[in-house]
Amino acid sequence: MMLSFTEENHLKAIFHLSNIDNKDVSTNAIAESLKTKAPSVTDMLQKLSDKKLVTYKKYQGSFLTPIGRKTALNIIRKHRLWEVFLVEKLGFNWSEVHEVAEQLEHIKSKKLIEQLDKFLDYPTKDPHGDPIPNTAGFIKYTNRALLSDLEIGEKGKFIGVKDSSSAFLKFLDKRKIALGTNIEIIYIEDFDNSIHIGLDETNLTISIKSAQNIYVNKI
Amino acid sequence: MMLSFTEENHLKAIFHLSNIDNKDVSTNAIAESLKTKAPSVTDMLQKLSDKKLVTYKKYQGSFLTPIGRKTALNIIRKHRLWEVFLVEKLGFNWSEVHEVAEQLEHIKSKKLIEQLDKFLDYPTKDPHGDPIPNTAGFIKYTNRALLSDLEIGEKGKFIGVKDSSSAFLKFLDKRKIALGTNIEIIYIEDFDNSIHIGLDETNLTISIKSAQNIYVNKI
DNA sequence: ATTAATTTTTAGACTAACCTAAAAATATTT
DNA sequence: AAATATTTTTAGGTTAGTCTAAAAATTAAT
Repeated sequence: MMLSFTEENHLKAIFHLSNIDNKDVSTNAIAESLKTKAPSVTDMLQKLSDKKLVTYKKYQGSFLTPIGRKTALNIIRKHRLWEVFLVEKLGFNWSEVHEVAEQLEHIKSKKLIEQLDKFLDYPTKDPHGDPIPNTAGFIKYTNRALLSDLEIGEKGKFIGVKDSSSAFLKFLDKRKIALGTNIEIIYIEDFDNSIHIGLDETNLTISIKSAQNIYVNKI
Repeated sequence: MMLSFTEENHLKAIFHLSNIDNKDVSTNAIAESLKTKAPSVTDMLQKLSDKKLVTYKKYQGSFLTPIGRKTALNIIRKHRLWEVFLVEKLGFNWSEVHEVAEQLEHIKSKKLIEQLDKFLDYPTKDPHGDPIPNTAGFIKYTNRALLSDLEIGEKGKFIGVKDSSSAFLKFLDKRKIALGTNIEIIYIEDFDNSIHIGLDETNLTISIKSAQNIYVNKI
């Protein structure tokens, strides 16, 4: 089935939003995520529902069907493979890739993605640590925890971000927190929950909000 | 200036058509080239004219302005760089790249193209032998001749095709006529102008039409 | 359990990119 | 040079994707 850019973007948004709590996604949430307005989303949901890509009951939100989910994962697969390409082959910084990958993910060519995957040597994660779905639309989440959920004294290895906005990624760059960095919780401030962390070489303090957007593997 | 896919495709079509004889391009010619209808083209010409990308007088055809020409060459630059990428890095055959490059050429990112160019080591020709314009929109045509213009006994090195349709490229593949192949005119048939040619290892006969679509450098 | 607030949908309009059919201009032929 | 043929434009309609304003449904609050 040939989908438009807009249709693909809606599927992707529904995937990401429903992935948070596995519940039906509200029209407004989709509109906000796509920087569009609710009536536009309502129209699109009706259309995607006709195409059997989402389940949709008026006023009750929407959810991806198995086919819709597979389609969304295929777009995400393309997005993440392109991100790997941009960083590993073209020397982009991880904070710059998203915008370009948003365009590249819509290119239609099966062979292109197969060959790109091979050229990149079948990567399993994108530059932000997010898993790359396979061709069948299967996605393997590693056993991960938010840094904010660790206790004092616990250690974790930084494996990915929840918020991959350019602003947050630059924030991490500035503090030399890169994928693979080991992070130890030294102390948590009672006052504002800010967290003193120890990195491989330095110590510093980050806000609770930052810690809630850093995924780690406990060590 | 942010142009739509359609606007970009019109500029490209006008460039290619006007390049043949350097004259104003007819509305019908553009429509045919883009597989669209004349009224659609008329609308677009008015629009591109408003944007100062083409000169357009009703019933008199259209021509690129200097800015329009530079814009077109930039799209062609992107198209050809992507073709090089597809063939050299992803193992595509030269007959398969056009369709995908038609999509990739519209991706908007200055850095992407700069880095791609670097990654490919600043190629000067695409897989069909066509020159790749530089960033400034300058295109350098090598001194080339059509195989059909050579005399009996003359030799040329195959450096590009005029018709880069998949059908013609596959035709050449089948006969092992690849870029760089040396071709000698052995004999021209009076009857139908078909041409006996000598390749590096074999001899064969091709039609005048084929010869009119093969560019060579005389040796 | 009503009322109030919020969310979502409907209704109707706009733009870009297409189309067909008819009119107008240009080009060709006799 | 008139008549005919061709090309191009105009006029008006369609679809996808967007929007605002108003109506309807749901959710929250008193």
